[in-house]
Amino acid sequence: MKKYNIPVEASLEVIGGKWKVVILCHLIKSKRRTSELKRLMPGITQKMLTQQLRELEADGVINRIIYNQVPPKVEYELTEYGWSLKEPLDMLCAWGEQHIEKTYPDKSEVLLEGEEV
Amino acid sequence: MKKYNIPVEASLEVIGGKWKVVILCHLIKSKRRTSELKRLMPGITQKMLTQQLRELEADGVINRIIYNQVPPKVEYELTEYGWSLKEPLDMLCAWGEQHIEKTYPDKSEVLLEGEEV
DNA sequence: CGGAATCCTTAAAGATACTG
DNA sequence: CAGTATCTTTAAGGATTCCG
Repeated sequence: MKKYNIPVEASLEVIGGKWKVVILCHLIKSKRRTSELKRLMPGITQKMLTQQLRELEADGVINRIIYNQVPPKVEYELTEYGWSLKEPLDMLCAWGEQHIEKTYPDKSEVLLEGEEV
Repeated sequence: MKKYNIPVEASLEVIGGKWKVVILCHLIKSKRRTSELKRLMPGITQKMLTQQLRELEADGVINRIIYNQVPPKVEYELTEYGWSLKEPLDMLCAWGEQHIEKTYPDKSEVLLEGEEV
């Protein structure tokens, strides 16, 4: 018998991992292969990436697409069910953008994706 | 210089803790005192509760209201800024409800807040 | 009642090496 | 390129005790 003290716990079981929200946000923008995800998340290790991807797959929110070729090629994409997370995640991303602006009104104190020094 | 590879990382800094989303969802519904939060989250320890509350306070999303009386009374509520998290969190809660229904179509396999055996 | 402080246990995460 | 397997390290979290 599974027990939830509050329904949002069920959401956290799926997207609560340290990197899962980030991975899903990337996959909202585009289907990605493993090496691309690694490049987009410089802080993650190979091991963690694989682990989080497996769990997301097990929860039915992403698909793993294997191309039988050498060298290997694997792509990850949201499942139809995974796309139901788009709205919550988009709102969270938007909040993050606003939070950065609020926390660092001086843009010289923060570095965003793709920016260089 | 703070660095974000993707803006949603800023959101996770604030709500990424293990219990933070749950705490915030409770505070969306109502201002709560410490003992109430502990009752609402049977799995959390005193230490973790205090810790997560302190961090949320430091991030400016909740207020700590101290009543100078014996025995002590402390209440927590969302700050004005904290209320800006309502929309993302509400969507996440709604997703969790749907996810529970999808995962346990047989309602006898799941126990929700307030339900008894 | 709310919380600080302590000690202690593990589970998460990092590093490294190896394989198809 | 993508992934597995180990081993090590670290930090998160739990249990307990004491205090205003």
